[in-house]
Amino acid sequence: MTTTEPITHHPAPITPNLPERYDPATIEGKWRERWERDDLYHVDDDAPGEKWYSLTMYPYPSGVLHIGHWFAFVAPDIFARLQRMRGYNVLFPMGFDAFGLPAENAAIRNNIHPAISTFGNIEIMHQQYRLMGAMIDWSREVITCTPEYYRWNQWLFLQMLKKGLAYRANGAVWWCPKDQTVLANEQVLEGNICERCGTEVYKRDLEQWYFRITDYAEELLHDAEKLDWPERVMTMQRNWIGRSEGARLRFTLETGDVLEVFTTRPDTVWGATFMVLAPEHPLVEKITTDTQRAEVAAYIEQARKQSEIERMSTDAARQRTGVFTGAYAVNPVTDERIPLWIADYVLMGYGTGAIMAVPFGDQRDFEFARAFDLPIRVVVQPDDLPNFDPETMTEAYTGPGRLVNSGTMTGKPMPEALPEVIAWLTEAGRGEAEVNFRLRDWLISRQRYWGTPIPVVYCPDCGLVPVPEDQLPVVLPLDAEFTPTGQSPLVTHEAFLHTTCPQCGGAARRETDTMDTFVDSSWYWFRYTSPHDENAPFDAEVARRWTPVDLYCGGIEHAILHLLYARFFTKVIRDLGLIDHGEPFLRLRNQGMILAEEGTKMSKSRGSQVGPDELVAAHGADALRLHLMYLGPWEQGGPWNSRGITGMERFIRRAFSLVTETGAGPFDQSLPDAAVAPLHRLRAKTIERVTTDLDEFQFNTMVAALIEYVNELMRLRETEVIHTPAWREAIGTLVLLMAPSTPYVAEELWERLGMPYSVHQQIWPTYDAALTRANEVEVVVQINGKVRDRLLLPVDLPEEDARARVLAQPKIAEATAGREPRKVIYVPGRLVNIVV
RNA sequence: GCGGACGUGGCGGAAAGGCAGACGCCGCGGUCUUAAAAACCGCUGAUGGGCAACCAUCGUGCGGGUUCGAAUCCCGCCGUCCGCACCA
Repeated sequence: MTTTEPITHHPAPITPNLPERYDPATIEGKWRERWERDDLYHVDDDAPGEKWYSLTMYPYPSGVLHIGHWFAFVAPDIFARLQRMRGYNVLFPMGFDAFGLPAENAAIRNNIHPAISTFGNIEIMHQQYRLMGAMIDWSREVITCTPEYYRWNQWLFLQMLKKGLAYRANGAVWWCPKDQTVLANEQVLEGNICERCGTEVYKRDLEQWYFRITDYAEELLHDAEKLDWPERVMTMQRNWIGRSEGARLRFTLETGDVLEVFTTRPDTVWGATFMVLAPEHPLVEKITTDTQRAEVAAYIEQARKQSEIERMSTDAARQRTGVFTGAYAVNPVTDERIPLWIADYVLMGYGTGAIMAVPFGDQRDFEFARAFDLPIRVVVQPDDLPNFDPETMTEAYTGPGRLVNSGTMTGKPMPEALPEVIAWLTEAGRGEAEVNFRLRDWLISRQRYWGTPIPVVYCPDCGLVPVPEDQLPVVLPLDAEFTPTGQSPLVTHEAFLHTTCPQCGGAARRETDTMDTFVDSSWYWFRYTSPHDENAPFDAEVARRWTPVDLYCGGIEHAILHLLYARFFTKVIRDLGLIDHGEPFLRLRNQGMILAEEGTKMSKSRGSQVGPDELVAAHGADALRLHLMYLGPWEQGGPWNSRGITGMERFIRRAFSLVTETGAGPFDQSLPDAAVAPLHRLRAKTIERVTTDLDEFQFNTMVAALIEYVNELMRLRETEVIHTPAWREAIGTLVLLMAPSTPYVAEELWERLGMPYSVHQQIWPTYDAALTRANEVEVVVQINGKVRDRLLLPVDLPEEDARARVLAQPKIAEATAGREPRKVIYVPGRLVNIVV
């Protein structure tokens, strides 16, 4: 059990004649209280300074914060504090993603109503964020399971319904038998596994609500290029959207039906010797001949089961299976009669669910043709290769070459002449150019309780009727039976279910499905800008000032789902006229994952989860913040280790005694410039290092720079510079540089220096760039690339002089042994390399 | 199978063509103490040599290359992790 009590502060024991010891519990308790009393982190829309919107992915309130939450949050907190000290008006809000399966499943497990457990968890998590010293303005908190928030989910849904962006459709959808609900494509993991509970899911035919995200496919793909996002996230989004250029071609069947296919290689249509339909294709039933019917039915049955049994291995997938339907189509360019097969390697969910099979140019079609002895026709021949022979080919050819056996197009070079071929096919009425996407529309209905009710009503007379906007919110009743049964729990809540039709006033039924939780998180950052607005999801004028988000931090696990949906919503909200931009997050940074000490994933069940509260009690929040940042590169993550934290405690103690023991002065000594120059230079270089490291999100080296600064100051402490004004400046700088990372002790030290409250409202230190360059520098002398000597040389010494100085060194003279250097390489301020 | 990232002391890591191992942890030695803790100081990649300050050689997964000079760039392997995986 973790403690959630605020750390109480005892008066520090005063030991006479001994320097005062650093006592985190006292310091942190004192300042936490003071900051809250003063509302130090209150964000004012109209405060001076350029705006900076730093957003961190809000957590699920399904438990308490573990060390991973701290790791994820401390870095953006440090950065937000830096931006504030740089003079930006910084918005750094926090809230809770409170609807959805994690909270609901936990509630069912513990037999507590999700509303109770959710708000209970939120209360605990509030205390934990306070402990961390996070720079959060809690007056802007957003909790998505409150009617004040989700009524705007409903409002946005109604706007999308009006624009045709929300629609109901029947189709094969993923069903999770454990969670008893449908899932979006994005929530189904490899091996047909439910993203939430790990159960194997399968397809069911159901009528569901969708958002037409595919309308924005092209824009989602292209706008991404302007963003400062990690390359791998961009790649994942690009792959998920899956844009392919090609053509839609029409084949006429002997039954008279027209079968459309999508292909990226319309130039190979002369080589289409058969066609394949997905087993679920709606035409299969109609075209299958009586003699083939039994065999086709058996295959479809087997294919349907396949998603329920263990996923096929790669090898097994290569075993091409399929069945002839008995039907034939006509190849539109050769007029040949070609057979129609069904096979599971053709997916209903991509393209048209049917393909023209060109065994010459597609490896899967090739394997299928070999397996079932179907004809292969050569249609491309490169000039510099021997002629292909269908009898002896071992794999499909996908490279460049000239079209052969291709009617009037024979001789055209590929892929250069592809547009010409498509133009010719279009002219001939065989099809037209098409861009196809892998992206499917977003299925948003869920047959679960803990979510936003979908605001529509079904009237026996008027049909589907949207709930009028002035009747929002449609409130989720708290007294419903929420254990999953496979139909939406709200069906059993009579008072909710039965209503009157907003149009005719007659008896009607409410929609009982709720919305996917990802709807909540698709626009929540807008709500932070005016969280209490009662007339709109957000005040458009205020939102225009704060958004888009300048920096978004969170886990890589949201690379597709949340980030794609959020981008889609932003474009929809733009098209509703509320904002002007179409991309929500200009800069994205992903933290790595903190693993358990053994290097495995932290898990509650194995007890390898590390709780931050005990660590704070033992070492202080400042030390824990530093330690997390010092573990390694933030964007990489790594195993937790509990030992290193003592090093951070030592560092803070050293800084503490350095400041308290030398910060009071007197600073009346004036020394020659040369005596204080090293101190000035040290200060300037440290500011430079800390600032650039923070800008590059290299928190581990930023901490190292702070430690080195203190180590150097400890050395200089023994010299007379400690009584110069420069020392006072250097000590003040130390406290300012520590402020973002160790907010508590920095505030304490700032006060002890007699400086005005608060250190967090000070200006980030600047430095004279000229000072970061020394006049004299130790230059390495190499002979044939090996270091043999080093000597102090002026930074800008001309090559001739450097060469003379170096060659005059006794060690070098000895090493070259009188041999005349063949070549001398001189890098001013760095090294001299003598090649003999 | 395809694509990407990574591989450095006992450990976490630093070094983005120029002194490999910054900084921290661990460990060892010392100061202070009756003692311990804390604190402070010093040492701490390997091998060999020297009483010693030090010197030499090797060393960034393996093999090659480019360069005066490579952890860093290029090519080929090996390994780890991640993403995608019948996308027509």
